[in-house]
Amino acid sequence: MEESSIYQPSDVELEILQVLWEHQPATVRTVHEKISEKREVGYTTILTFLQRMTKKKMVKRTKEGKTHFYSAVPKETEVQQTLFQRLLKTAYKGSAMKMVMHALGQEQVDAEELEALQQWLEAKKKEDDDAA
Amino acid sequence: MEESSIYQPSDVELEILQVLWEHQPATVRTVHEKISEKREVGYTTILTFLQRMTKKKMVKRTKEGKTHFYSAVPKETEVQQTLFQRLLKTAYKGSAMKMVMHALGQEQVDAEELEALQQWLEAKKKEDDDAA
DNA sequence: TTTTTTCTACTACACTTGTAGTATTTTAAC
DNA sequence: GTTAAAATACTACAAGTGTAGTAGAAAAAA
Repeated sequence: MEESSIYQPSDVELEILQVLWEHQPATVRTVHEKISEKREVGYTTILTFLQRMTKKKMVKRTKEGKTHFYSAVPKETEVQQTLFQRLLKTAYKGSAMKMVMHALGQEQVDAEELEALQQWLEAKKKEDDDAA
Repeated sequence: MEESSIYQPSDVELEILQVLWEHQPATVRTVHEKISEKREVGYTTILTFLQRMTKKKMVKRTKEGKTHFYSAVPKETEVQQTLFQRLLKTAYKGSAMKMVMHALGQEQVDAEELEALQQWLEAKKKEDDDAA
């Protein structure tokens, strides 16, 4: 809204970006195939999206010889950041901790991961202390 | 999509729900005033949304005497859960830890909060151990 | 080089979102 | 009770999203 390059991909757009991030320059076909593994969708649907996204400068198209290749313009972390911030601000009124608690409350987080997190926290604490 | 009551409010819808969660049964006027504190928006815009949301069963309308009151149908945690899951799945490919790391990487998280989190983790670990 | 297959471009369309005006209907003020 | 103010219903509309068909261009197969 305010600045210039803030990427707020929609669901399908994100799906596509995800494929691109993993298979950097990809053809429509590749993207379509990848997405088809998860759900049914028409080839032209993906094509249309890639075209729209190109217009929006969300992906870049390059013609290597005969074939057209597409690649994501924003980096994955960039988009994560944007979407994350958005959720944080809207659903958790800006409290990262609330969100963390929520995340840790998930079933999927196992002991090992918790352990890793503790380690990480220790490290961060030291780091912060040193910086201060 | 699949089941029935899965609330995926849009931006403005969420804005409205947020107000409702804080001022349970509220009139259009109240909601409008609250939102107007943050940004400019027409009264009828809010009215329209509340009407649409009523149709979608996202809010419930009750006529108390002369005035119409609206209240949120889903609970705040429910919606947070939905949106959280969504982001988790799409942007972080399901890894809650990745997301936590991201959250903790934010500037807004201060030492005190980190401390609290460590405490919380300790507690959770014990709790999990006992359960096992 | 025809024919067949594959791509790309163009077009379409219904639904949602965000915004709000206008016309009524209610309610409150005189 | 008539008038002014407020609330609600109804209508509109542009932009964005998700989906895809079709026609025409390009490349591969025969």
